[in-house]
Amino acid sequence: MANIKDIAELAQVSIATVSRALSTPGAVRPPTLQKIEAAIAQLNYRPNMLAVGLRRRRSDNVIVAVPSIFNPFTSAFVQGIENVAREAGIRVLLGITDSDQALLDSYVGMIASKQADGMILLDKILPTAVLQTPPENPAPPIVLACEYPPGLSLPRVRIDNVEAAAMLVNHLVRQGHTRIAVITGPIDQNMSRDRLSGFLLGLKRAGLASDKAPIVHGDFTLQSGYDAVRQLLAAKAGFTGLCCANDEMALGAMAALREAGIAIPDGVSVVGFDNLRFGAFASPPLTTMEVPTVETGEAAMRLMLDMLRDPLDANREIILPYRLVVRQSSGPAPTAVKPGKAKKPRGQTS
Amino acid sequence: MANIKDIAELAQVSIATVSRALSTPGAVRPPTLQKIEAAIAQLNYRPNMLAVGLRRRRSDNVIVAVPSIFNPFTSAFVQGIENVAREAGIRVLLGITDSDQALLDSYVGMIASKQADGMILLDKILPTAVLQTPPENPAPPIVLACEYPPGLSLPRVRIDNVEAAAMLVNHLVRQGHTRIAVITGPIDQNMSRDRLSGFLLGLKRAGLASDKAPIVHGDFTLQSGYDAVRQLLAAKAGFTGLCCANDEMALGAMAALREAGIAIPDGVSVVGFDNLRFGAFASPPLTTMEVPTVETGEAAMRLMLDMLRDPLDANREIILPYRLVVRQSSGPAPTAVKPGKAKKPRGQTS
DNA sequence: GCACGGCATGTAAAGCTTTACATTCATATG
DNA sequence: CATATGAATGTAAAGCTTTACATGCCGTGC
Repeated sequence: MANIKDIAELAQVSIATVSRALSTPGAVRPPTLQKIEAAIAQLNYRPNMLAVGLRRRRSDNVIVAVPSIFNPFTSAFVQGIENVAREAGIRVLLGITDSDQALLDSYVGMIASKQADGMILLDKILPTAVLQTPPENPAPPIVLACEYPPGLSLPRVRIDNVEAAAMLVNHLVRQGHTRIAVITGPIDQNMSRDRLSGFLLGLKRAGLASDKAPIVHGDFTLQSGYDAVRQLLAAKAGFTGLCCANDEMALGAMAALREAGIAIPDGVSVVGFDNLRFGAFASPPLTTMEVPTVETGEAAMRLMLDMLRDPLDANREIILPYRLVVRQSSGPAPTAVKPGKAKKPRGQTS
Repeated sequence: MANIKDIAELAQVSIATVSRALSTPGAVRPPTLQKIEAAIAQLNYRPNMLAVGLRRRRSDNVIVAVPSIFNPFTSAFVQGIENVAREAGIRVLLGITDSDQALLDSYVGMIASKQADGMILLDKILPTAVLQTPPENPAPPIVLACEYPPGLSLPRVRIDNVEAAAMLVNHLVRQGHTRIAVITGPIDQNMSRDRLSGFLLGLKRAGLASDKAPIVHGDFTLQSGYDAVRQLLAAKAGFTGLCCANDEMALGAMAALREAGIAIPDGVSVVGFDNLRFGAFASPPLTTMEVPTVETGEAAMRLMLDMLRDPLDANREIILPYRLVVRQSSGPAPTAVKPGKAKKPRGQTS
């Protein structure tokens, strides 16, 4: 494989001139430039980026840590990150963590070993290096785009999950629902906790006893949404509205409701969160809260670029807007004509 | 940031010994080793992987090219690739191509510029470098795990899509279906063409006129499955079985059937391909062909490791098994009591 | 005609590691 | 006891590029 020396010899210039021709073409005379370009084309030369990085002290790689590649929610963040990275000439390394501390730490180690310049974290766990860094130290080049534990000074991009969740409850309340059940995400995640808080806040604002609302804990998977509904039905929880902390669980929940013979939305109205693309094609199409996932990724990458340019300047927080998407999975609460619970149609006695 | 020289000074040995302590600890005496380890711990030293790679002439990165990060099908391949890569100490760089030739070529360029040792291709398009390489030249370190154009000597991992698709048709035929419609994937992809061939082969084997089967071309998205069914219904195609080239289109198709008031499977039986996780929670749960996506990724990564070890040895093809998963979206064809088309229940006149 | 400034180019060091080869030292062997 | 052998360690080159500094050249202004 040709190197810069070969080019220099072929073009009969010094390696410094070749290097300049590549990085600052304006600094070399046109005839010289042409000779060099011809030599590069002839030998099919590509600079060795390891040597470039070694010398320049950076890799132009940014590592993105995701818990799982199967999560369409985090995938959308990655797409946004890619969009901006591509423009900036930065490469994205995807690190799958399985939410394993050691694995995440090993990816963070890639920053120290110069394989990456920084990390965008889409995981609920935090690197040991962050947890142990005393607050006064310069923060490692990490941007949070999904989880955002309080009390940490790392730059972050997020939406107001609390208000967004409250808005979903409000949507149901305005349709006359008073018995509203909730399926949460894993409560060890800040995002899940915020969405739960928001659901409860919405209930409280509507004057509904939020401490009596039936709450089941899920883990964001289809299966857990399904299981949660089975649990609610078994407990005869009696509800006409169901708030799910993400769309995937909402789809699982709908499958369970269907199986139990409960009509959607006539028996139970279901709302989700995230506006997953499968939701629009569900039966019936799912009412949900659209969160700007791609835009969040883009903002996170821009924040990263700022941070790499000036580590002190970029200590910021960006909050993006959300949007309610109403589809057919939510509708008016069953009328008072049948004062029973939603499950009445199949004869369940609350 | 500490470098190997700092460690050598602190431990009072030469840098060569430090290097050996890291790469071949057995070659250095225990007391020396301890001194070095203490120094490394004290200075929190991490070898600069750019320098290591520069010297060793490899990066220990493998780039995986995917058309889109939103495709759960390719995501599963990536998971498999990751599994094996992690064990082997290889890092996976995910390159999103949008099936854009220039973008793909730029990722391939990373091999020449030493940022990656090889590529696993999950895309339908091929790098210019591959297309232009004369067959007698040594193949670039690329493994195909999704597309497999004939006449190319690159190592590849695949399933027999033709036979798998034929098996799906056979499943419907054995339930008495004789009017079977097909929704294909994008026909510029080999995989789509193979699945279509397989569907037609299945029809032919059953003695059904495969040239008269209603065929609509989709593009693997939910929306295109939905649109395809609308098209079939508008054309009064009259069918009781529907073979979709992937699950995502099958889910879209089911949404359209539902909207048209056609029962599944009583009116139309639907089968998909890939065993996407959402299929199991669809309404009704989707019959599908399970393809070993994760295992394919794992095999592809192993092939890559072989290839990097010995480029001449690994010119192989691996074919993995598939499995029919029967769920409730497929059932017996409507009986002869109502000799009309599946759409009769809603009064459509074929 | 000379000095100076500025541009284009060259020289060489630096960035950090691995590794072939050299050296040292101790042990085993005759 | 002298020498061969082997293990442990050191020396220095190589891997490829960028860049501070040096050099050479030309044109300009006096």
